[in-house]
Amino acid sequence: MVDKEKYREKIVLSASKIFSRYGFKKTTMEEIANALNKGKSSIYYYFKSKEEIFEAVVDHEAQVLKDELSKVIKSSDDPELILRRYVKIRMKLFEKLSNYYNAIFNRDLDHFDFIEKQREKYDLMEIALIRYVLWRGVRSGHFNLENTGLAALAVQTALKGLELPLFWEKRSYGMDARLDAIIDILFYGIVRK
Amino acid sequence: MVDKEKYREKIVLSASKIFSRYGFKKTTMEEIANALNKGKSSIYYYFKSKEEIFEAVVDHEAQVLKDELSKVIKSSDDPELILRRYVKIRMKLFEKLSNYYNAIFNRDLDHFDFIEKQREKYDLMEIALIRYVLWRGVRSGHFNLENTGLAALAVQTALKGLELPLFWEKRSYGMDARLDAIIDILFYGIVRK
DNA sequence: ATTTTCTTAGAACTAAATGGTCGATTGTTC
DNA sequence: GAACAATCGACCATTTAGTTCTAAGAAAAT
Repeated sequence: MVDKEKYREKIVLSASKIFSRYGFKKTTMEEIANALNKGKSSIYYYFKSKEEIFEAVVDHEAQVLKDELSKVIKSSDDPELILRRYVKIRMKLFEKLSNYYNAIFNRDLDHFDFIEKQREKYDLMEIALIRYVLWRGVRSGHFNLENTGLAALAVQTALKGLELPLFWEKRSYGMDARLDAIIDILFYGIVRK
Repeated sequence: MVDKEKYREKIVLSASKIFSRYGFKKTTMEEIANALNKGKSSIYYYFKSKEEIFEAVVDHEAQVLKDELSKVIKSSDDPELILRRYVKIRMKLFEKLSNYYNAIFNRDLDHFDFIEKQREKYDLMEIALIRYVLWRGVRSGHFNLENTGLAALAVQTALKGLELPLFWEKRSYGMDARLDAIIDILFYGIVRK
């Protein structure tokens, strides 16, 4: 082909679908290869291992999320609304990602520290983003916070706590409404007046 | 427990969810057992093999479908409307079942003639049902058919032809509308006047 | 035309996973 | 305490799946 990097992207895009459907463990190299009409061993010309593909997929997903979030941040001037939209999008992503993680949390996190590293990277980005949203809220007088850095950390921690219900119960149907309720409770003390 | 048969049902219900999510091949006995907080070998006290569980699951699913279809048949007096609803429900089910079959059609139908047997049983029931719907349509003057048995066979064959698109393209979003269009074309010659 | 580099895939290897068996164990009923 | 119901851990045989290796077909360069 013209470009090796281009084909790597093609693999990532294709593998992403399979991973998100079946999770890391249940997805086989053969399936990834077949989806591209390639031989199983051919994939190794582009990626060193299954884990490397997975890593690239997660990276890609994080990028997509980042783009979506950027859009949300620019979508309004009301920080509370932004925060709500932010949480919704975040939860939507984690619903999608729940497969990835399900397959891994499923015990044997043995040598899966590479996931942790990935996670840390993502956490840092997220905290920065939340902090920015909070900071804008403070600046415009909507929020009432001393230390946005610490507050961002707190909010992010709380959001992480919300992930588990999403993982274990699949698609509870009142989820959207319930999410709103939780956000209400969670940020009650933040909104001025 | 009180009843062995009761527990078999419990297993079927639980396994059904896993099978429908991951398909036959990707579902492991250990997962089925874990979902019930049981040891893997305990399951073999109730079922002889993985295939036997799967068979029971499919049987159960067929029963659910049958019930739903019965409800549809009683839901209206307009046979054309009934037929439309029938097709919709049928497609909904097959979307759900596509995992089951995907995992099996995926080559090696080797000694999976037991699926074929299952399929035949289901086909017969379906043909009978369709025939009944057609017969009611004829009786009320909505349909114009010489031989409802043959017509039912034809309709069922056509419906089977519609399954494949559902298997290979996941959730095409225009599906509902497209389905309507197909039904229109398919039954055009049936409706009187 | 020939050499070299890029790309692919079948075969082979290896470690892990998985369906299934069996005997032991625990609990319950008579 | 014998007989039966239910569960489970250890174990086995086979298959699967990730990875490596090598040869070979295309394509590009010389």
